[in-house]
Amino acid sequence: MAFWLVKSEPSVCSIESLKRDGATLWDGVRNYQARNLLREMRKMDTVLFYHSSEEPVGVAGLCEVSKEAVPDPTQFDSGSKYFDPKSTDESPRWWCPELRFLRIFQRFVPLSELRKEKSLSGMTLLQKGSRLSVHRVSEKDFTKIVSLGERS
DNA sequence: GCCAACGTTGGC
DNA sequence: GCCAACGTTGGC
Repeated sequence: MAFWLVKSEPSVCSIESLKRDGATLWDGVRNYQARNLLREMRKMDTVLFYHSSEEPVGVAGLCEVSKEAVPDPTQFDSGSKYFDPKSTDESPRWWCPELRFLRIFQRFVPLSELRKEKSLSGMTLLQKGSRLSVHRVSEKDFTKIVSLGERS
């Protein structure tokens, strides 16, 4: 059982829209490092859902891996902004798991609060210049962040 | 295989 | 909207 964090712009897919939809293919990721992490996700792994780009930025809730990575259909769709002419059916470049909604935190955990927690300072998310949209998270850091979000 | 130019991400 | 920090591309 592994733990992850994915970033999403709420205007594209917020935790509320994931709740409404139940589950969604995590498509459109076009970064090799992020793709490699997406392919390592296993069914039932737990994922912190992070809102980026719009204030407030931070961890909004939890989802889980409901399907392991399949070829991202948008890479074959010439009408999609994620279309990749170099992808073929035989060797797709981009892969996406399916994520299923679990819950919205009682308390939104802002990035500023994560930065204040000394025990979290090793997280790749918090490292300077980090722009990756998918991160592996240690069980210790995961438990800490959940305790911040679920504390009453 | 280097690296300059360009594009993108994402916090602020 | 700015811009620092990255990632990718493509000429050589």
